[in-house]
Amino acid sequence: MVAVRRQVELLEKNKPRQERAKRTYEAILSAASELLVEVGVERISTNLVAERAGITVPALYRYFPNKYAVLNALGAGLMDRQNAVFRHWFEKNLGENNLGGLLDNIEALLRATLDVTREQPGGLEIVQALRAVGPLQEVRLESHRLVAKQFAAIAADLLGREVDDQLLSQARLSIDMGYAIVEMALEDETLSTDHILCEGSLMIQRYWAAIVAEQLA
Amino acid sequence: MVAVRRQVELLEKNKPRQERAKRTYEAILSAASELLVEVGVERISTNLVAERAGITVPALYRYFPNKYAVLNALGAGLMDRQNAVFRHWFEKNLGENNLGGLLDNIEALLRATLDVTREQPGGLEIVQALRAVGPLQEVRLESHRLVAKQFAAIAADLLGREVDDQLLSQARLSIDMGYAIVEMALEDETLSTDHILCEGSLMIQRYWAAIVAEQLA
DNA sequence: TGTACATCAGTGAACGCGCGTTCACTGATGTAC
DNA sequence: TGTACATCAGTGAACGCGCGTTCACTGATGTAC
Repeated sequence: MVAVRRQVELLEKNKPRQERAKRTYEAILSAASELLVEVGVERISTNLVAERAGITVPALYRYFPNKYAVLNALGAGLMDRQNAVFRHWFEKNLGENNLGGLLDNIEALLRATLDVTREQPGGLEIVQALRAVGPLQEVRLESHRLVAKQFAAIAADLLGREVDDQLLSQARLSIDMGYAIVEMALEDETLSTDHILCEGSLMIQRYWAAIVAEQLA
Repeated sequence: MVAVRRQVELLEKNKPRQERAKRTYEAILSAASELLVEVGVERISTNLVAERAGITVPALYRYFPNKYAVLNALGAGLMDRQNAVFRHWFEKNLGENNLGGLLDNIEALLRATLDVTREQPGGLEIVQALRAVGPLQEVRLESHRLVAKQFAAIAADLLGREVDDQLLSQARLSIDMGYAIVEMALEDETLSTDHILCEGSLMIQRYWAAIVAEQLA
């Protein structure tokens, strides 16, 4: 009873080489992100995107085989930027020889992740599309797995132990909860972003405080 | 720059009255949940649903004004069942005069929520559709707000304080993290469900342990 | 510096198809007497 | 218990439209000499 989703080509076709082409390419991505906000994943189409980008449909097909490839490019870009936020945060807050520097600054990480998602037009809608659209799900999962692996490696190092399944689960859970907190803040406009980020980071912090305490005992 | 999504009618039209009609109605929901898994939200259509349900399209239109209403019915049903899991868990684990009974059994709650979501065909896909499809987003948010409110009221009572914004945020965060943990376990098949639920419940538990400790101090 | 030419970029027109939606209709069910 | 009738449930056929996709083509850009 495994879901058999139609295999979909996600890779781009021709890369834009000339200046004009690069502008067209960017116009496509930009139009797609606007339309994701305006009409939603379930209504977006290559026709709509091309029209909004100010080009004809065959021009879009020059670069992308279908709409999933467009969403894939949009999603991969956002995931890359979120991953970069993580890397930057690691480098900035590591330094000392314990996890404290990281754990004390989780709120800053969540804030930076939220900011980078907000900066990208349709950022939240892109993440939601990555979740909901079958052929794109691996994009987000791969990104989370990667970041979790990095975090687990650093945690293992600082705790003086090996990376095992448990530590990996704990790291992955923390990463996913971090993203869930950010998405929650973006999804529900009735919530105070500051409160959610503050309390959310506390939750992750306390979780790791106990893990550290156990390790030292 | 607020997203202006087209207003969509989500309410059902005629309620089924006769036996035959009830079977048709159920067949529509059942077909929709199957197709949600097979083709995804972005491909599902009233034509497809009617065909799968073994009826003609106008028969579907007798009960639902459009596909969003079908998804809405599916989503509302699942949210109701998830809410019921919560209520049942509250009643079962309350009893004593402190939060301990609840906090010690978070894993059971997560497990029950996961089970009820798995039981519903296309359960995960429904939740993801509720997230990604604009006109349906309030369905999920309302459900989370409701459960958070109930939890906050009970927590306030047991902590001997009033329900304020902070407690509401904390409750809501916990509820959303609970669902996020369940979704995470369902989304990534490479993860061990048991580990994720166990560690996830620990995270929420430790978070509340500190809140309780602060209150007592 | 000029120009001929190769490659890159984008267009216009066309296609068949599935979509959402509506209509006047037939058939099934339940009930009043 | 039988039947006439009102209401409920579902059908067949049709519509205009936007979708994805492809084609042979024109126009723009860059570069070799």
